[in-house]
Amino acid sequence: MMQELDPLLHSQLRLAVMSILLGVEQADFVYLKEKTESTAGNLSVQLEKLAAAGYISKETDGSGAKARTICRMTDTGRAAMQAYVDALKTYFTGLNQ
Amino acid sequence: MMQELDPLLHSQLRLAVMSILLGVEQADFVYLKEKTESTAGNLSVQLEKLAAAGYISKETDGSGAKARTICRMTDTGRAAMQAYVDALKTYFTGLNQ
DNA sequence: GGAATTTGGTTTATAAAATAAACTAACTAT
DNA sequence: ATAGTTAGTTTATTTTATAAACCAAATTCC
Repeated sequence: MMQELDPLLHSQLRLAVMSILLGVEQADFVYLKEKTESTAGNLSVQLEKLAAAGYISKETDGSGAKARTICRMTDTGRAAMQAYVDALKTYFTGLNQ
Repeated sequence: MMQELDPLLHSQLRLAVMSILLGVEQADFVYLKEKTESTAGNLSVQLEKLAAAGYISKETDGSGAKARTICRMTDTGRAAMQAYVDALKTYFTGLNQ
């Protein structure tokens, strides 16, 4: 049977965020926004979903123009990414991988 | 920069259909429906999108209860899948692949 | 032979997701 | 003090996915 692909990760923007957080210790909102070329609104919503699922942690210091939101991948998130990759691989047998 | 993931392929059901068609010469509607555990309505819509993009060919013989819709992957579709995999891989550096 | 069922779909309506637009709160320079 | 900028959030709109309803032809069962 076809393997289920974690719907939380199977989204262009959320996957991009998770991908970035795989490679760095932490990343702030502005950095993620630039790297993913997303709008602030969309990013805000998707980060909140990832945080709600426990895939990332998200801490905000300050408010207004001084606000800084810092995101980190959690162990849960890393495991979910690994599971997602493993599931994906089953979709591409017979293709150059 | 993050690579764009072909939105037509970045859908659970359409990707599953394409994945199945990678492995077989052809597949009919009922087979795809069973393998993907999708509803007929959803499958009908998504097959139409893949066909409209030229990623699969879709030919229907007969009508009513005797209708048989047969799908095949096109060269365009295969190339799109390859590009999709290549783009995806860039998302997972630092993970067991 | 003619209702009731089944089969293989398509169309239309609804729910969920992504995106954009509008807004808030605080700072900065004029 | 007011105009503009920055870092976000909230709300509204658009797009996408899914489910429900439907249709046409074949089949089953009296």
